[in-house]
Amino acid sequence: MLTRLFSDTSLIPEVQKFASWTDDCEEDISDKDERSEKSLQEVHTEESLSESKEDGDIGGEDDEEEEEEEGTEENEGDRPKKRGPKKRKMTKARMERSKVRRQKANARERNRMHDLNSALDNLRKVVPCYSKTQKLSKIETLRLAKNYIWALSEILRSGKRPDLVAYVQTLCKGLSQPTTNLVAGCLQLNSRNFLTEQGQDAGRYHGPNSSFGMHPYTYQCSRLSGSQCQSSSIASSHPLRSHGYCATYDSIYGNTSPDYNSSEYDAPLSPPLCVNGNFSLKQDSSPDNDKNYHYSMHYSGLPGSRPSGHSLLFGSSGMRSGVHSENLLPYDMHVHHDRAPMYEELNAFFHN
DNA sequence: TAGGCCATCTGGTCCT
DNA sequence: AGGACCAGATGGCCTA
Repeated sequence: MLTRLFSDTSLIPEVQKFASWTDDCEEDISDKDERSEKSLQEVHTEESLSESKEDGDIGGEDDEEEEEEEGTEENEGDRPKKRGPKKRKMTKARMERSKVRRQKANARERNRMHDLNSALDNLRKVVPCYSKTQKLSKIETLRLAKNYIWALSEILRSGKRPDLVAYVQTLCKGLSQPTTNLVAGCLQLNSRNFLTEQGQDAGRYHGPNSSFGMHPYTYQCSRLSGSQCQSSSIASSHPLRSHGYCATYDSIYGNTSPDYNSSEYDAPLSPPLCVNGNFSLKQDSSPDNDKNYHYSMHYSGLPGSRPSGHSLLFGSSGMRSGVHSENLLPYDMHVHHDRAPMYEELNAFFHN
């Protein structure tokens, strides 16, 4: 449904991705219904067996007891009648039946919670910070999702790119400190930098097209490997590096990785963001790998141009040169030659 | 060990 | 009556 809503909006691929995810979820839920029904059927068959057994053996006994109850009531005719439903004796059979009902209800409740959890898992995959190995908590997932929707709405509304710092700040509103660090880390932003930048506006470029204060960013993005993103830059000193988090920002401006839909990527529904996979420990950091696996995003209106003044190396090259990540913004100047046409299109859009 | 998070059970309420 | 939904209780697991 949302896909249709955004279909004519050539605005932001990520928004469309998000919309299509919600559609996927609708399908997912109907799939789940079938599965839940199946698992419930197992309970049902067990229960119907026990119930039919009960009806056959104990049921008769139960009827007898009901008659017995009525009989006793007739005998107490002169006593004032109690209002409300008659309290029936808890016979063995009734206890059994109530136990079965309870088991059924428990099974339903379990299924319901499982559905809820898998919906949350799906949500985790599309918010800007996803890891199979260390999941965001439920509450943090919901908060982040809310912020994410808000941020996307803002982008849609303004039709312009936000400043990365503002974007991360929006995403992290109301999140716990660990999650904030996580998201910032995912976005390759040093959390301390972005938190202390509040109000300082450090390192921003307020260009004529700027809605939040634009920065002629160039963004380095490494290829995702398995469930983890590739190691580089800030990640080397980031405590979250080992958790395999991947994150999102530049997907708003284009898919920087060719493998988002491949089975290698463990979050196929994730927004096509690879703000650089920081956290892989597997990746061989040979120069060849650098060459092959670095995908970068050019955020400047001038493709290939180097941002003046505050261009900062924040890729593996920065790492090699031993620059401490805390003093850097996570942007690099690499532009993958294959991607250049796409960047031009995107830049054209954002500078219309 | 305390605190956070989670799964599960349970009883209550509302709706069909 | 039965199912969906909800919230409280409880116990397990993990981490700082």
